[in-house]
Amino acid sequence: MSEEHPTTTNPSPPAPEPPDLAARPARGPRPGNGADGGPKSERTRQRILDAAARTFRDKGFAGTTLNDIAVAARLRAGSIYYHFDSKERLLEEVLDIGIARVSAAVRRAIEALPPETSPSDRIRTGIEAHLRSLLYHGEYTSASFRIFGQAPPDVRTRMLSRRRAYADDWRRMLHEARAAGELHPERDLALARMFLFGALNWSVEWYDPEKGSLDDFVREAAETFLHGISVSRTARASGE
Amino acid sequence: MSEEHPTTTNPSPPAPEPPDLAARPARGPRPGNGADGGPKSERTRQRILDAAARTFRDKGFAGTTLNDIAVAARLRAGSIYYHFDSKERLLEEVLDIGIARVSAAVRRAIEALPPETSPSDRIRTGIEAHLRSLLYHGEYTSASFRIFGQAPPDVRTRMLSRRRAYADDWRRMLHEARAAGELHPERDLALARMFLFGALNWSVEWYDPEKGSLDDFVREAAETFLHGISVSRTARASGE
DNA sequence: GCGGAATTCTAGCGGGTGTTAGAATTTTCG
DNA sequence: CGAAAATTCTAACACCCGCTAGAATTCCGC
Repeated sequence: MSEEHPTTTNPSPPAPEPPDLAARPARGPRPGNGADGGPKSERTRQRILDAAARTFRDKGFAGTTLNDIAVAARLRAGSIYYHFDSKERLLEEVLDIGIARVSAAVRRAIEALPPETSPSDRIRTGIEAHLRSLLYHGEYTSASFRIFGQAPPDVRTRMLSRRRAYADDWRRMLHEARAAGELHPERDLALARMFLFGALNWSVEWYDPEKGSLDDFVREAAETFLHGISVSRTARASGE
Repeated sequence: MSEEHPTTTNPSPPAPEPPDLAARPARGPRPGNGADGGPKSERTRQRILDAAARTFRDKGFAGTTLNDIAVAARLRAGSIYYHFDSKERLLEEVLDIGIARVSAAVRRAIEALPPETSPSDRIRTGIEAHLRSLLYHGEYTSASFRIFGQAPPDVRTRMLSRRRAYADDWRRMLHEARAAGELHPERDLALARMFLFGALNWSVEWYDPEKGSLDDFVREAAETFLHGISVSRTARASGE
């Protein structure tokens, strides 16, 4: 079903490496402008990307029309192809930017902490940074997590390495916290990490900024994940 | 965009009440068969529903073609319309069945507990039942949670009452546990409930039944939600 | 096995899709 | 200014979508 799409007129595309987000479209030669890339067209490209992120987030990938994006970006559908090779590529770049932003936000927040910060306080900070970048002006970030599951298989696999890198950051943080004796030794950290991602990313579907401050919200999220909802730890062996 | 769909040939359809899942298609008169509904055609209807649930789950609503469903159900796309009024209605019924099954599974599991069971053990059981119905043969249940966000607005609003009813079950359980003094008094239970749903439902995207037993998995999920990952509760006022 | 109802299929309509070629326009800069 | 390059638009192509009418077929009680 997907193999009958005629491959676009690409003369030599057998490069299996990830485009790495720095690859420009480079459809035609650059302007005489000495620096790197035409600054005039770059803004249109950004407008298209912004429109795509919002529309993808709101209507899903298959549910979004190139015309939807074009209207939101104030041009015609055909013009998009001057800046992007295909709808899939557009999606890919939106997803890529989203993950990169969350990842960078979390990393930056943690590196800004004083070196003596405890591992579990690092986790707390990471949770808060992740949520903030998701919920505050997070058109790319929320799109990235909301529609990742709808992406075509090849896009998804190409995106996997980036996601894995971000997951690794969290894996590391959790294991350091356990090594410091701050986490319960019986908890499965791989599972806990997935639960955490699910809980946090799902918030883009229901969080309402008008119903309480974002600060309280992110703090509460971190607290709930670290300590749970129970008042004590006595009821451990309830199973049998 | 949605108001230009010509209403199907329904003689008297101005009934705004929810179809309630018991409403049969009743396109033509029933067979002479005395009982309720032709048992022969009912199986085809089921095949279509099963195929729709799987396909919707895998490819999303907009990404699913009626032909995709028809192929999976071993008939032609046009024949679907003998059993269902539209693609939207098909989606609606899949979503409906999914929520109903999870809801019923959780309720059944909790009612099977001995009456003296503590509120937090009820929560534990609820979490485990929710996860089981999601992950074990959960074509409808997982579809229901995965594609709810992609449903057309009118379908989504019509579905909201059912979801609210299920959420109420959880709200009740959590508040009873707090009233019994088993939950930390400072936790925001509304937020906690949303975190819980996010964490649990996200598992359909990554859970791999070959990497450990389902029993261990659901137990670990409940434990993590109730007690968190931290080893102690000392670092409470870390914020300021 | 006949006859009528129940079910499925065929064929197509009207419209919208992603995508492209080439003309028209705007920008850039000597 | 004027020419060349960069950008956008127009118009269309080929295809697939959800959906429907009516013919063809299957089912089932008599």
